[in-house]
Amino acid sequence: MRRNPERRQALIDAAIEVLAKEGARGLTFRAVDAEATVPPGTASNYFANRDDLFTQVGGRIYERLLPDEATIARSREGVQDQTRYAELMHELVDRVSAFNSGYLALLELRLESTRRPELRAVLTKRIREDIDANIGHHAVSGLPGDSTSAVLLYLALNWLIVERLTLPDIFTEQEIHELVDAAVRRSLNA
Amino acid sequence: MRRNPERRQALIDAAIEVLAKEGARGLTFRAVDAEATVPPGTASNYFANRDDLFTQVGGRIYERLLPDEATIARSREGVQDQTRYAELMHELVDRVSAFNSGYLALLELRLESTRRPELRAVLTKRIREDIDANIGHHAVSGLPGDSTSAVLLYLALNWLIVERLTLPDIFTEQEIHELVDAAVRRSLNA
DNA sequence: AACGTAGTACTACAGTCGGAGTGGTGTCAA
DNA sequence: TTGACACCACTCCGACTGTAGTACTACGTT
Repeated sequence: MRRNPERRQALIDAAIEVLAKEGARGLTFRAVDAEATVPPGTASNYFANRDDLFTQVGGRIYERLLPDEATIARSREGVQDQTRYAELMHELVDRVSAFNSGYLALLELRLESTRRPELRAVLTKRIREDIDANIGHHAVSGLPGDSTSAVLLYLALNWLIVERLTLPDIFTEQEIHELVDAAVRRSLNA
Repeated sequence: MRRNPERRQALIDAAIEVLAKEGARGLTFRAVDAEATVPPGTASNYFANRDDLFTQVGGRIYERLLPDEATIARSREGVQDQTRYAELMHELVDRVSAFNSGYLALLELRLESTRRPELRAVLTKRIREDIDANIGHHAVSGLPGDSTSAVLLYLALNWLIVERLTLPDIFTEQEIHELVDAAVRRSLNA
């Protein structure tokens, strides 16, 4: 098991691209090697087996989908009212949609996790943490709404992103924009 | 190209199971043969190639996820108020969750459609029709809310089902029940 | 400065697996 | 008798895993 951390990260990032492009079943050592443009056989040295590869990707991908420090800091600025909330949600949807392959890869991992208990455990932990963090962040932010509104938004926006990324002709960009607004507005009404 | 319609349907239904169990890349002629317990080579006679197989499954799967006549008829009975609406949505979530493999297969197809334009066209058409039918049905039903609430519900409930089917430990059954209620209640508040 | 060593990169290969496609034969009904 | 379909067998092909072996590089030692 090789230990060069940069190389390992590069391989995992390559694996994310492969997942998005080829699907879960297409995530093979060879495909990762090719995507990362390293000699064939390299991935074999960094991951014990395919299961291990899936698990490591599952651990890493979530980090890349989360906002960075700067974005979080920026989100705390200004009046924290409903308009601001909508603004933040637009940013969120755009940020996640922009890392297209990351989100698609995460979907592939979700589906694959129905077949791989270890992966399921990793994803469950990460996502549960993320939801709780969202709720916690929301609680201290001064934004309107309760924890239920945060979860409902999480639900609606996730599927909106799925729709946008997998079947882009279902909703127009305009409709997506309006749906985000409506989702914020209505989820706040207890 | 063989033309026995029962056999073709049986093969497509088998393909749906394969999709759910093995993922999109696992959907091979041989796997379909095995799942349908027909002799190997049979699927080759019914589908020109894999692309054709995907497209035919994409056309059929949606029929199987839609409610049958009896369910639709029943949905029109009684007072069409908010309580009734919530009841219908619980039924919907349970019905779709119950056809577990169908929903997972549809997700696999969505992801696969990012790689297969023909499949994407079929799915886009079907799903657009379904959303419009939902809105139309909602409009004439006398249920409270506008078309936006119907779409928001569609979004939230879809992801709720994804969550339940792919990572069942994220939300408890109790939480899911409450989230459906909350989604109905809040989506109605314009 | 020369040498040795450890860790990593690269290459090659052997073995295995699974699937596509097709053609031939059997069977049944019109 | 003929046509359509079911069943079966076989060949060709491509891809992947896992590993063993070699080359390289950096660093520490003397």
